[in-house]
Amino acid sequence: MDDWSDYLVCLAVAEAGSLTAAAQQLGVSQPTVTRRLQALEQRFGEPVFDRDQGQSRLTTLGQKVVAHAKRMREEASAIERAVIAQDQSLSGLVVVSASEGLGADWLPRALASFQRANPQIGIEIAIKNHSANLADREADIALRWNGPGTQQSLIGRRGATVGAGLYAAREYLDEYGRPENVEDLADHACVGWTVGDFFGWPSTVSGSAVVPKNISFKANSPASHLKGIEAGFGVGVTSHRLARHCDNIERILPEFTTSLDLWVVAHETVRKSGRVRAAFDHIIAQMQADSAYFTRGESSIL
Amino acid sequence: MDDWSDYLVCLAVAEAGSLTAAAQQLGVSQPTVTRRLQALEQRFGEPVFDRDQGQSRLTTLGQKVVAHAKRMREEASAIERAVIAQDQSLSGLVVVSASEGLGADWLPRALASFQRANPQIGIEIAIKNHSANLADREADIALRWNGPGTQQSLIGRRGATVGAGLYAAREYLDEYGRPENVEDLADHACVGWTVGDFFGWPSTVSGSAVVPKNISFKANSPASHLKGIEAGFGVGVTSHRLARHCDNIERILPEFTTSLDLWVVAHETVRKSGRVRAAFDHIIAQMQADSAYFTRGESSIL
DNA sequence: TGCGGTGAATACAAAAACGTATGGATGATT
DNA sequence: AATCATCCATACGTTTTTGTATTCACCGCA
Repeated sequence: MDDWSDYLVCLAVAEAGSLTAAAQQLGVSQPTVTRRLQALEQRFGEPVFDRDQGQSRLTTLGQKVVAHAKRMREEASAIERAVIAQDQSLSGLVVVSASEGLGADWLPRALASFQRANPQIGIEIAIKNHSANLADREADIALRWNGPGTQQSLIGRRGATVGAGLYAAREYLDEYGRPENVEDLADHACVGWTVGDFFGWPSTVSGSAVVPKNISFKANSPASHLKGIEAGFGVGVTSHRLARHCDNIERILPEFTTSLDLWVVAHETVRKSGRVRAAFDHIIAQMQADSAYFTRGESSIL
Repeated sequence: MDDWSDYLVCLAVAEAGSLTAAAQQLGVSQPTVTRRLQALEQRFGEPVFDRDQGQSRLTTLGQKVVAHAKRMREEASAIERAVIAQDQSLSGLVVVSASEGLGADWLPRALASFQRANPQIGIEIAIKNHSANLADREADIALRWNGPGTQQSLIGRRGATVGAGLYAAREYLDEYGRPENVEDLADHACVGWTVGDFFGWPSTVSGSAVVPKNISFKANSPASHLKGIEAGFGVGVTSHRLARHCDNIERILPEFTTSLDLWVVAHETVRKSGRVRAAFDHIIAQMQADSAYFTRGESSIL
């Protein structure tokens, strides 16, 4: 009768990449995963994983199993969400997902006051580089740089507008000169992104086209991107709130400003829950209260 | 880690109507079902079933759980089908679903020869009054009075055309007279159907409208419908193959004939399996070989 | 009102599953 | 080339889960 659970094990192994990793992800021991998989393969009479060479790769059959198991998990998560929505009490756990920067910086402080006001509600901050999958209940609430988007049954509210500008390290500017106007930018090295749609290098500033000479450094996270600017790789676009913490970088061409909207997103069913709704509303309120921090990087509130 | 299995238990209880019935349907003991449900409700912190009055009714939350669990089962069934499709060996079990009449009469004989030719393949005949849900793998192959229909991913072939005509009990005809022509039919009592779209009372015969005086008897299955005709309730439309077995009924107005197509349906994935495909093809072939039996009721082959 | 039947919860023994510890095999690293 | 690390399979003692048997509660029926 543990058929369905075996599918869950199978899915975990496929996603974790190894039986050992899947075991600790599931909260069971590695031999248990081994046995459950053996049971599954014995029931099927067909192997699900090829473990010829140490590493486990899915067989053709295994791929189908995993595909269906993923949908099973979505339904299972929907059940959990329904249970949470049912729960109107202001107690329990709320999982908030955010990217590195916000998760480590603003979010803990913002939620601390919430936790003091609602001691019965536990807070868990899940740092995810990718967007947390709210459908699979990786989190109850997610902070995102875009709205609910195409995904159905998600609700989102724009919480803050994060302002950004052009920055460069002081040493870099001392060596290569401070751009006086927009045209000068074309001669400078650019610090860019490998992935994601964070603050981008401006294509035009005040109507003039900007073509950076070269991209000297690329990062895949706001933190390392900022480190690249600090290290003097060149000029980059970063938020005022991050730049504020760096003493050795300097804003240039202050007439250039850009911004990105910060969204708070949750599943519509989960938001029916008393505690999730309370946390959601608190985050929104806190963001609005800290709007000066987000838009201009003013750290008076810290 | 048995979370998913608990949902299966919950679904079984909802569908079976009682913990005891669910237990034997799942192949476990009744206390196990009790405990699994308790575990589920403890995990939720909310009741799933109201068991105030002996009978178990779903709570609002329980209804949601069951709805999602049903979709989980569809995915789980899809996994099982994928495994069966993978299995190209001519051994294992094939479940064939049919309505009462065919399931008890023609089908066993038709599959007997198949079983002799393929001793490694076990045959199970599932008599279902409703159309077996092939998506949930209630059966591998189903005999139906209509094609695959709207359901996606089902494949069907028309196997036989079942002929039918107007019949009535000899005693009834002796008492109320044998209709000589179509117009006489309007004065006779009619044996009809409560549900389903089996052979219907003709609206027109040879161009003349037929309005039966009254419907004296309604049945919800071919067998009881025939019993109604045999009992002398009036004139009814039944298949020649069923009428052939009744000595005390008599065909009237032989110029009226109608027919219904008998389909053999299977899931496209399941049909990839060697044994299911073999059984499928055998049933089609046997139907075609027995076409005289289906269309005119000739029992030479019995 | 008493009685029989059905369905759900408890008690204890048996069985199954699990975890810790260990061994063997493969690939990476020094 | 040797060592180390990682990962999977096996062995054994323990925990957990399950099944059998029983009891309890409830509804229908006489």
